[in-house]
Amino acid sequence: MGKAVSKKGEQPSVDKTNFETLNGFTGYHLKRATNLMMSDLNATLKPFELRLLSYTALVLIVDNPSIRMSQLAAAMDVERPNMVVIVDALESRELISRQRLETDRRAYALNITLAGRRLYEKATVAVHAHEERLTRQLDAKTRDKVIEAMKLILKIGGVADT
Amino acid sequence: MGKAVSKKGEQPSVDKTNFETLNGFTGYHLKRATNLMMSDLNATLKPFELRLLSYTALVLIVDNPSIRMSQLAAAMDVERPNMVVIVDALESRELISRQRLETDRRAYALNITLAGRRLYEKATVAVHAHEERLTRQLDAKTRDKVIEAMKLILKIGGVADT
DNA sequence: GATATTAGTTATCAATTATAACTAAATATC
DNA sequence: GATATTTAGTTATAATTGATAACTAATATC
Repeated sequence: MGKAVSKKGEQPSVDKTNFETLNGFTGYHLKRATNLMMSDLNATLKPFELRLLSYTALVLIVDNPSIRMSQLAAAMDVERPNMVVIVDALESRELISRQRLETDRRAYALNITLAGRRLYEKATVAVHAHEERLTRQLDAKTRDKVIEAMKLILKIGGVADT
Repeated sequence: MGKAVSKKGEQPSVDKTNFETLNGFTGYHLKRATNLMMSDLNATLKPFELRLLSYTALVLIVDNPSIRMSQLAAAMDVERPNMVVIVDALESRELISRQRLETDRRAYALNITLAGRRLYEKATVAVHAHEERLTRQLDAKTRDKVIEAMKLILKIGGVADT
């Protein structure tokens, strides 16, 4: 009970802010931790001149050789026009290649280049270090429980599993 | 091992996208679940004409009577100029009041109005329902574990507890 | 073979967040 | 106690991010 209130019972809270209601929300904690992790991730990727989205695109292209742009956009939940910008930037750095599909000449097959793979590998080492650094305090079982909880939330929200 | 690849060993992945690398990252799962929760939260708040930030401001003003704008901005991790816009909107709807502090005539004390409190209460019922809906599958112990894990991540990242 | 749909693109717009510069009041310095 | 510095709030604006509309070319549908 009783947060420390001043004599009159209702005075300016110039000192410590009371977060009790927000602290009761799971979403509040999730958002704060996620913000921190995303900010740290972007800092981690900066030396490679990658951002969250460009790195994610690289990863998906490595894991899915010859993926199409539209499939990539869907996988990343990014609008197609915005995907173009990301892919353009990666291609102009010669980290990925675009080749017309012979089976569907509207579409491009995206593939990682040698330089792209090298950058991907270096960046991924850094990302694993970033993950390790920020989740070091969680034992493997807890970490797995957290991931399972996130998957449950997604399932309830009707978002397909990946 | 071996993801299902087609005969030639390296063909378009037009079918199911392979997320195996991303699935190995805790941050990936956190971000996806958080995105879902924030999107659902905004939908939840829409009928009250509130957004994440304006609702959060209401909550903090209720929990911290006579809080100052700058303290609120710091608590919400929002730049002061952007805080002005949020506070202006709440004040113009007469959900909160601004009164000059007699002890520091540069600053305003923000307080909830009667109408503001009524809206806060209705919105908070809806937010609790939203939280319950999305975290229903998590038993209380798991939910608490998740929150503790988020707090640990924040602590490692050097973010102060709330 | 006309019609509709899909992949990718371009241009543009809306929303969100950040920065710079200012006023007025308070505090610190000498 | 005058001067300089800092702080609270504001205004205007810029940078970033994400979304929409309209288009071309190729494919799929009827």
